[in-house]
Amino acid sequence: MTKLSIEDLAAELIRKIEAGDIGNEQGKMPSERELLAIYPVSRYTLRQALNKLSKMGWIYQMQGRGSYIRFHNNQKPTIEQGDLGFNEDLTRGEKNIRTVKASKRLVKVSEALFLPSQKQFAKDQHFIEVQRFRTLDDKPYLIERSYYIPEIVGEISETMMEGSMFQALAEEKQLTVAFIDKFIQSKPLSQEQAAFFHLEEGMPALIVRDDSYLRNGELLAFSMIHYDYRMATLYMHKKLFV
Amino acid sequence: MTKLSIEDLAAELIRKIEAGDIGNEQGKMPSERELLAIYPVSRYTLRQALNKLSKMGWIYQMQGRGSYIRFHNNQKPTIEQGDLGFNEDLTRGEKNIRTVKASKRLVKVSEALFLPSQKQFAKDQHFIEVQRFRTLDDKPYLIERSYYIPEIVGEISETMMEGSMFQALAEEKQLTVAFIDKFIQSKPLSQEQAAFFHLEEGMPALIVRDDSYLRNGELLAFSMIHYDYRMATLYMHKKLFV
DNA sequence: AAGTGGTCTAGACCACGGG
DNA sequence: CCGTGGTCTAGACCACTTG
Repeated sequence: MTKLSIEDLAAELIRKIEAGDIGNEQGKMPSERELLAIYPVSRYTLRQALNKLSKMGWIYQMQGRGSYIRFHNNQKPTIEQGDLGFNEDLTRGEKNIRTVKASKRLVKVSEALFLPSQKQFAKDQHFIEVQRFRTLDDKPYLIERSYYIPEIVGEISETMMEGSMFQALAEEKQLTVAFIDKFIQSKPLSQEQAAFFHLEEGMPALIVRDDSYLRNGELLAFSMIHYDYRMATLYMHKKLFV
Repeated sequence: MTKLSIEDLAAELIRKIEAGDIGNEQGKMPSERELLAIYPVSRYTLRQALNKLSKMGWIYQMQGRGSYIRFHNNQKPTIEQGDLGFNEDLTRGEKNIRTVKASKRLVKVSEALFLPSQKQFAKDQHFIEVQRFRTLDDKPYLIERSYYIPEIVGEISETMMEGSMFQALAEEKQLTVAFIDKFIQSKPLSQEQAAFFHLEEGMPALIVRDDSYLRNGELLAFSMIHYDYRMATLYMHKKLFV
């Protein structure tokens, strides 16, 4: 129990909640005063950690009563393979996602099938277009089309295209995504898209459009993912009033 | 400029950003020290307000550089009528949503078409089922099916069913939603649903499933909304690392 | 009245970015 | 090096819930 930061404390509390090592039979957490007697942090640090937990949906806090664990007896929400956590939330567990087909090419602005909602580009701007067909547990799961800004990402190797692009960009090039604008829609599948999912043309797809930005506010990439509607559920916990 | 709270300060800053009354030509906000010289608050209060702005997507902050306004010259994201803000975010403006058809009845657990992801109910539990067909700018927009817990909401009047149910419940019965679990999917429309949208059976719908909870953690209602895929886009700003 | 979480202040030191 | 935002502490008072 040395040198607890907000992150550490939040992780520690989540660990205890998951293990059932904290809270009484009714799911009531120790009070803040009690927690402060356990963990050598200031109330500010504790409350930041608790706030993080409540934003993630692990607990809820009630003025005058205390903090309560959600899902203390019964299980966590039935998050299945294929479900997508939209906050850094209750979604856990490894996903067995693989890339079965990928292509990459340099395109001009005018050749992009869509553009980010904000940025204006010079006419001679180019993008690295990456298209990937990916499976979840060996079943067709998603089709992704992404455009990366070449001046920022540099070269994209074949190995990077196998797994998580953003994880690879973070590890290999210290390019960390700081915030994302997301647009969620549903549209009919084209014939080519439907073929990958073994569906018919015109059947639904769940579509997620992302514009990903670096810490310095620069656009890193923008993408569109079509999910097989039978396999994908986006999950979100929304805390109001904070 | 009297008695500024976090909420007040955040609102004030947003107002100034929208009016273009703050930030230099490059969209750089005054530094925290400078803002503290303007507003009579502690750094904690200021930073909570700034944090709120950055979670909403108004600004981004960069250690060592400063805070920057997004969309300072160009406009805000092209949020159109029908677009749904998923945080309390950049989405603004009035939506002209009307209920064109509504029905209400008391049903048993076994009659519900779906159930919340968590809660177990007694066999004799009843729900108030509300189904509403709603338009946006007089065009078919969504079909909503909600189940309210009668022991909590009491009576639901006809007038409540016209507008926002949660707003009515908050104003008339002091029932305030504190957090929501959301599940987003896409599925083919049934024939009846499709008819309302003037679409064909099997065409896509964007579906939002909500479980709404009160401050005390009690489930207030759960619902499912089918949106006309041509009109609905969910917008979300996601800030990482906080 | 007692105990809970919610808000706010004042101050310190740290980590990062850019001259 | 300086100025920036990021983290953390200690302490005070307020608002709400419950007995």
